[in-house]
Amino acid sequence: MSAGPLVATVVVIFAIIDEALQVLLVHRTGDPERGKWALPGGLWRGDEPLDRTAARKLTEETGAADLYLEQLFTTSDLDVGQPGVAVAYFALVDAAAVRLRIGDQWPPEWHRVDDLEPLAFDNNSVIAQALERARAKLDYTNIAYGLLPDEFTIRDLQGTYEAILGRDLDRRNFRKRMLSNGIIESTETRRHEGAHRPALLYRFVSREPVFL
Amino acid sequence: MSAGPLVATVVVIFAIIDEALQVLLVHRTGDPERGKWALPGGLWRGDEPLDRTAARKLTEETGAADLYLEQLFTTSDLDVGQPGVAVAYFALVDAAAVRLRIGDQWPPEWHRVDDLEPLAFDNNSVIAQALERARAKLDYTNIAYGLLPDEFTIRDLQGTYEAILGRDLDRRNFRKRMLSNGIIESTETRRHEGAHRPALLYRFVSREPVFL
DNA sequence: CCAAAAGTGTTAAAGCTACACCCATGG
DNA sequence: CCATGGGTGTAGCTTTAACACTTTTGG
Repeated sequence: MSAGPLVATVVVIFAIIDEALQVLLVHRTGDPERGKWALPGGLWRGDEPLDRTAARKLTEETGAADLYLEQLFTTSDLDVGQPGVAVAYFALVDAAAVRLRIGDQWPPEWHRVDDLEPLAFDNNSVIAQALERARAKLDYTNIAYGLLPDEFTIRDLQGTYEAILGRDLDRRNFRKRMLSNGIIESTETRRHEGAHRPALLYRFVSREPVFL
Repeated sequence: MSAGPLVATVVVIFAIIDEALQVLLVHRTGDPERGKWALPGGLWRGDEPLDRTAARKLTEETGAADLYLEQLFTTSDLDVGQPGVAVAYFALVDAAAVRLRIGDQWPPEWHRVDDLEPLAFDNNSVIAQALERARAKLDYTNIAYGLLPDEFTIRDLQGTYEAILGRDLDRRNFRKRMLSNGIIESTETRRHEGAHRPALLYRFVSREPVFL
């Protein structure tokens, strides 16, 4: 037992699944709020940088590394009966690259962001803020790279934008914007997928965060 | 002595003085980096919300309350030899309303942001990030209200924008934008100030943060 | 009447939105 | 040949940037 304040990290992990934006939740195994769905997180032990604790948590839950991870904010409203701060992060991962922990008593699960039950603590509001940040950043950064595999069609990319923004976009305008703002480039290959014209595949010019 | 991690707050306090953006610095009174200029801050004791600790620090240093205060980010790079996190904030205050602590051995001082010596820890980078955030928010919020008194001329407002952005703006376009975006409104009074046409005074429609 | 800052409009360029038709493929 | 999604261009509108002269005042 320590006399000092707690420092915890909490991670909002987003992925696109079934064409919808989903967030990864775990069951709380301890009190308070035991048994409720909650964001994954854990105590910071002080033996590594805070960002690495968050990145480690992300990898533990999803098996995926090297994706998009950004700090959101820090709050001292922990509701755990002792002083402490929680540092919230949000991450964007490619669902296809994720391997969830299985076999656990309480495996993590994906939940649609647009239809969330009340979660432990103020986790609903943390997710809302993560979503707001992600929406804003779509407009002026390339962060969507976190949600997509190396190669994708422009339609895949548009679906990703639509899932996050929660509204439909015009196909022609979307394509023009993406091709002119320089965040993606064409591979010269096509993907054949059904009884129709095959789509050109693209990749992100950079898989590091870039501002437009 | 506590065995747990430290939690500290650090505040970047900006004001416009001599038509330049300046930041409030204090002398470090303890090791490490004793005697160097540094951002004001202090330990969080866990008996109040984190934001209130930052707000209190702001008031202690400037005598001013109810201005603009926003959380920036949290880092664990403290360089103090024991584990801990620092939560950085930035604040915008009206220099005319500030009464600095005096009589202290090491009174706080305003320093021009565009000409800073190397400060303690990574404080230069914290200030740079605060400035970047403030610049971005000028474009789509009314946060400039924090830097100005209740009544001001459009020219005062433009000077504030220019000091933060670090570049000159076109007077006619600036005026048009400010009058059309709805963040300020005319008082019907004028300020007479020298051998020239008196300027109309304006006020902010809201002195709470508003997004455009 | 002069110096100094306040106040005011227009034009061109760029960017954004809305919108409809042809293309390539598999079955 | 047909159903399906991929791919393309244009016209109107809004927004932004550039730019110069007249007004009001104090001295």
